[in-house]
Amino acid sequence: MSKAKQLFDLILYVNTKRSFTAQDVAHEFGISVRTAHRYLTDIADMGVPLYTEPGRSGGYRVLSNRTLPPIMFNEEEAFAIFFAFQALKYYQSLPFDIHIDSVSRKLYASLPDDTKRKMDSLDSVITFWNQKRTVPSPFLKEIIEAAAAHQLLKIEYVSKLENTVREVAPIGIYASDGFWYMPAFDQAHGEIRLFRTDRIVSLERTSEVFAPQIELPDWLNRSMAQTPESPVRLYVELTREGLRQCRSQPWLEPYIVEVSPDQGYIESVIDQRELEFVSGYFFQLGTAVTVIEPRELVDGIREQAREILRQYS
Amino acid sequence: MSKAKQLFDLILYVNTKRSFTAQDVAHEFGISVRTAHRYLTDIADMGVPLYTEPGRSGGYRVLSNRTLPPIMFNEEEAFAIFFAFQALKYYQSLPFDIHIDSVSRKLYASLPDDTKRKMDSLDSVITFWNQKRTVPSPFLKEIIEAAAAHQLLKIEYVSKLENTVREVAPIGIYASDGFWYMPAFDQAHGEIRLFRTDRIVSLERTSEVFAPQIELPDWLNRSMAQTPESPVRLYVELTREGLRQCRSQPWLEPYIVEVSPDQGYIESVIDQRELEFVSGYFFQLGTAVTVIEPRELVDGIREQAREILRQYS
DNA sequence: CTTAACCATGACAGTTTCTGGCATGGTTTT
DNA sequence: AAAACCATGCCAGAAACTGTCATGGTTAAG
Repeated sequence: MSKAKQLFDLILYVNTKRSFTAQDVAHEFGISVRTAHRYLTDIADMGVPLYTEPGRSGGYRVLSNRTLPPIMFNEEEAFAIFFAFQALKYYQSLPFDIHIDSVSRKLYASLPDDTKRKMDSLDSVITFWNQKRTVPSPFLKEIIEAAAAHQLLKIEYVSKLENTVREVAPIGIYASDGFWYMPAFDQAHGEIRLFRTDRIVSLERTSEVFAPQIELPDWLNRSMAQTPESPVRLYVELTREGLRQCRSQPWLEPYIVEVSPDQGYIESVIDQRELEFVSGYFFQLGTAVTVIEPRELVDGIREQAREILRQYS
Repeated sequence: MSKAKQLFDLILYVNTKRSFTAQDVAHEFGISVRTAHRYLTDIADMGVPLYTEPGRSGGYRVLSNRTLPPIMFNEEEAFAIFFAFQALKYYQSLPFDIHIDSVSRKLYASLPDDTKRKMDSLDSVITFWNQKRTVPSPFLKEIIEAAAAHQLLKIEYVSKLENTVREVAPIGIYASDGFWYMPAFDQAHGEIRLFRTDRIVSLERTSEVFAPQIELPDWLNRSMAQTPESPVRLYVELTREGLRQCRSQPWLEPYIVEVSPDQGYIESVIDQRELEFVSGYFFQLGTAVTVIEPRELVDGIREQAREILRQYS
């Protein structure tokens, strides 16, 4: 086996142990102790963060951040990584902030000069623009850790009517539209509720643990693909502008039928519970759309308009 | 110099040339031709996509995707890359689709077993959820290339009243909220306009070139940080629900003043041209907010409410 | 305070790998 | 047919690597 390969294997070996001696390595790889020392200083030079403790019960230790063996990327893959990071900048709070800079630096440094120029010039024609969200979410890391360890959380939460204190069992967190959401089992209500992490005022990890009922991906699938409990037919007529607007809404797009460039309609089935949200949406579109069914929606929109007129009378 | 370093340098050298002979390499690195051959087969084994053409005027060629020398990441950096890719999945159209998969595969393969497990378990508690945007943008790559090459584009665009054909000089593209936008100089109107790429029906690259007036980052900065041309004072009273809602709007957040948890107000200055948009926004919030100033906004909201009542009478 | 169990480093000879020539054979262009 | 490439094999000398001592530290246990 080539020496290079042997060293890669050593890197992997070293990462699986927290602490080990040169003897261990010599025995494991069938080499002499002297050579083990030599190999270890080699990989340390390559960047693996080793340090040693002298004395009896001493030995080699690996510092926290484990090092992966070298990987070869190509130019396009490097681009992909850079642009993925651009997209991440959209989020103001991230659980792993720091490291994206170090990756960028390593990657950029290894680029040949003309690729650097190409990168820079591409950078000047494509961006992931971010409207600096000023809503920080300070508890991300704690929530993740609590979810992974199945710990109960005690949170103070800004809800619609007042601030409430709840004990919840977090399932996980997910990001959507620049916000972080935490679905969690609410002990008091006996069901899974969705919380926005930026609306958590304070958070405390308890020592209680819970048996996880469901994992995040399952929960997301279930709650997104759920079939309506009490289905309601939705029928909306669209003007040209209505077509244009509704096409931007991913939840509506599949149900849009274009009759002509200036006319179309939406035909779909929604759940009773979504009425409030849907009503707000079509209300905002004003005369660009005309809701025909359901009746409640029409009434809801009309009522909302009356309320506004009353308020500004 | 160690052989490894020599090979890395050779990788870089090879990438700067499209075509070269073993002689060139031997001369450049001060090694024999025989060794040059050996080195070249070595880096080919390592994954650099070399191929050779026999015969006079033959030589070594490098296939398209240039390979970067090996890079060592650590575990946390690998996490950062994975999560950045998660975030990218939010966009349905990407100019560099394919390569994120290959990066993920390479990275995942090099992870030690227990880190793989850690990754998988983290994956089950954190996600970047994406409401599958079904609005594809097929022209991204062409727009980027045209912008980089300063080419004029002829596009057919779905605008408010009708489909129009325009000649535009693209400045670049940027992503925001899951959509791709293209600011471009519109020849007919003599000014820079903003287009949504998914509303481009057809696109044709012309051979005409233009002198770029401004680069994308500058344009973004300018158009985002611009001072109002005709400033208007905005004053809005907020209920508890109003506070909650407006906090989610990055453009409003800085101007929110919380009097008590159940009461607050917004005091800001906006531009005359933004009135239509702002009006739509506060309209939608209904009774959770009360616009006090400017007068036009109040009138606008009231008028919109009346129109709705008329429409649904 | 001695011993055991570690690391660190140097010297040296034997072994392995690498290197540079040289030679042969194949392909394509001129 | 000659020139200019690559591909591969062989071989001797050079360079690098390896294992075996040997020496000198450090720390913990007895």
